[in-house]
Amino acid sequence: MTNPRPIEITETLTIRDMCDTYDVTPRTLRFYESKELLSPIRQGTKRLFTRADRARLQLILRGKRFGFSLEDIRQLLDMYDRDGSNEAQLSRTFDLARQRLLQMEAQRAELDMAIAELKTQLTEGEAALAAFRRETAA
Amino acid sequence: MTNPRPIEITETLTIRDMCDTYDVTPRTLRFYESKELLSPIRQGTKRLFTRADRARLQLILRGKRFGFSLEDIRQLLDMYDRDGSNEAQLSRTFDLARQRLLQMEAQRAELDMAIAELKTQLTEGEAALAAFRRETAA
DNA sequence: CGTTACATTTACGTAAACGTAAAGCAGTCT
DNA sequence: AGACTGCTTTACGTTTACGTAAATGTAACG
Repeated sequence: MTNPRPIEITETLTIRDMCDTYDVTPRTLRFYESKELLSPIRQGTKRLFTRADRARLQLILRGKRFGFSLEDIRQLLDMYDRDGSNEAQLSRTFDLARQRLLQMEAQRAELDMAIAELKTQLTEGEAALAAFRRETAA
Repeated sequence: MTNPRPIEITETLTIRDMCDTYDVTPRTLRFYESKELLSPIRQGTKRLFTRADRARLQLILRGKRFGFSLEDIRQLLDMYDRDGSNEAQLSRTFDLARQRLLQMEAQRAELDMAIAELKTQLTEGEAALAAFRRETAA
């Protein structure tokens, strides 16, 4: 019963641990690092992800769910790195979030309309197909 | 009172007419032609869009609203060109449409969750900011 | 004939989010 | 020692749906 990877001793995660934990690929983590969204410790050629990296990754993933671009996310993260508790910064962040919320709601409205239209088309088309079948069946 | 562009005589539309009618750019129409989604008559170097082109473009735009890729749309259009009234083809089309509808509904569910989450974050964050302001104000 | 107004072509650029190939090193198993 | 495994790097490729720039063409107006 050996423990080949003593994760809890180092307090850092390897790239593989990160992938398993957050369900992303190594490629993704390296990509985020290249985009300066993450900055894991480099031990020689390997990466060690700290608690901070994990927090940032969670924010990144959340931002993505909200549809922010990686560039938006990078700017937001940078803002917080420089001045996490500045009221003006916070206000700006909320403005961005509110804008994004409006976009998302607009997108939802469009999607609803498209769904409704597609449903209509389907219903009509299926009725026509059924009629066609009745004609042909005879 | 001259009629500079007797559209109705030719029964075809110029690229500009098409753009105005369907709110697309010339680039888009040429792009669709290059992708074999449209095939306007070529008079020398100019394009003349027939009734059929207009019908196809409407289908293209509708397909796009439904989130079909251009490649999907091209295949659907080709199917109909070859065999527009084949029952099997129609069935397959409806299958695709139903699949797409499921995707769209899933997408809407995700979007709804993201909207809800973002709203929560906003509300919480704004409350925190307000509290911060009350502290600082004193 | 000259200008104006479009039209066309080719070719390169864009954005997002990675994928993939090629090749090298480090540690481990045999 | 040699192989195997897994990690690393760099660099180029992919997809979608066009945008943009530059150079050229052509038709009609006056």
